[in-house]
Amino acid sequence: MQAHKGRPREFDADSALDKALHVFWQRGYEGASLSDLTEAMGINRPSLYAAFGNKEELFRRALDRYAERGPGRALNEALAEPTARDVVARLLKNVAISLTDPSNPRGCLSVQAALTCGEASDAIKQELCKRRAEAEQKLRARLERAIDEGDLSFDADAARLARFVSTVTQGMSVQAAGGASRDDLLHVADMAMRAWPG
Amino acid sequence: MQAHKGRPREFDADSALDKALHVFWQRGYEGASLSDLTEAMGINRPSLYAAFGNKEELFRRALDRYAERGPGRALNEALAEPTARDVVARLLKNVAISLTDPSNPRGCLSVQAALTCGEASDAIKQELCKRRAEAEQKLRARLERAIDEGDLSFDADAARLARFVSTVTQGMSVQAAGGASRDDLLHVADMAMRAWPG
DNA sequence: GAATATTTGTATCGGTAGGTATGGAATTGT
DNA sequence: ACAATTCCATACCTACCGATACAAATATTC
Repeated sequence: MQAHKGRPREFDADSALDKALHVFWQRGYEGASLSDLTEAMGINRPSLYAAFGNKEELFRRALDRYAERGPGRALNEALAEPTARDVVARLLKNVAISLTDPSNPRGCLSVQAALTCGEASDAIKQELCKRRAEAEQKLRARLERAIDEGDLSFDADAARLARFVSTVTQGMSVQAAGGASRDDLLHVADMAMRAWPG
Repeated sequence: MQAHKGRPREFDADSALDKALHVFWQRGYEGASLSDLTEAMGINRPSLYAAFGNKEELFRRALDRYAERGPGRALNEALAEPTARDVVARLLKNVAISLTDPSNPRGCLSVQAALTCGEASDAIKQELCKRRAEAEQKLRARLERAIDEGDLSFDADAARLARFVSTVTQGMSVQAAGGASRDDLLHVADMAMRAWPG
């Protein structure tokens, strides 16, 4: 039985989620009120709760969606590059571009949404923190692999390199939120690459 | 006439402001509620309003105080170094240290307090954005002076260098908020210096 | 001591936050 | 047609937001 029984919902959950993502991206977790969200999603409050649970679950869904698109995807694309240097150069370039995508809010959701917050949202803050750490960890693992493969100098420190690159991308997010242009960020990416070993 | 008439206030405004700064630093502008603030400051609500105007003015006062201490001071100290390279190395090192000062909340107030926010706090967001830009501008001016003095290569781009350094410090703030240690950040600072020209 | 000025604590303001109860509307299976 | 099920819309809930009215308390000035 494919068709659900009962009255079918009149909105598309995925596109509503995209709208919610956009609001969270722009306003942050606490800064996005339910009124902001429902208005942007074109649905009313009970529909939101029926479809997504509550604000926190909605945000987590939006966060998952974010990871598959835009800046989130930038990392996975970059990890596929053949050499460590290419991985990092591609990552920095991708991030610079996606953080300044004119069709999205500036900056990175996982950096902007809840760097600080009220006590009630501490769980979200932790979640974002964890996701940033996971991204860094992925990069680190890739660099360690590069060392094993002889593609990156044997005495390079993968953890420190990953942290440095991660730091630059997070700084770029703050810059983007402050109005830095795409060119500005691409120059930052170039500059960061000059620190690359070898 | 030195002594005021009327009942004297029973708290020290400066130390109350320090407490408020601490709360804003930890929770951000919107995340810090009046209840959080008054409790930490040890005063009640009307006293706060009488002494500081309102939440926004209190925050601006706290921000001014922040600029004179801790991470804010890190920049001014660094600008006094004799060469461009020393300025930047000192800046990055100072920032790494002050962002991980165990007696303060992690990270930089001007980065954390309102990267995103509800519509009502847009003015604060802009203010913080402006202050970050001013800090970068100060560094840029210092680097331009270094070029004039022949201390920095003639074909170096002061604006891009300043933006890069600024980006790294802002990224370090995000890292600090995420729990990075002082050593971690010092290594990031070292790594960033490898991008330095010459 | 009386008048004046200011701070303090309590109690409250209107507004909005996130979250729901309820009842009618729309579709399913029988 | 009818019961069952699900969705939508209005209206509302409690809690808390930033901000104040008010009167008791404490100081100075006359």
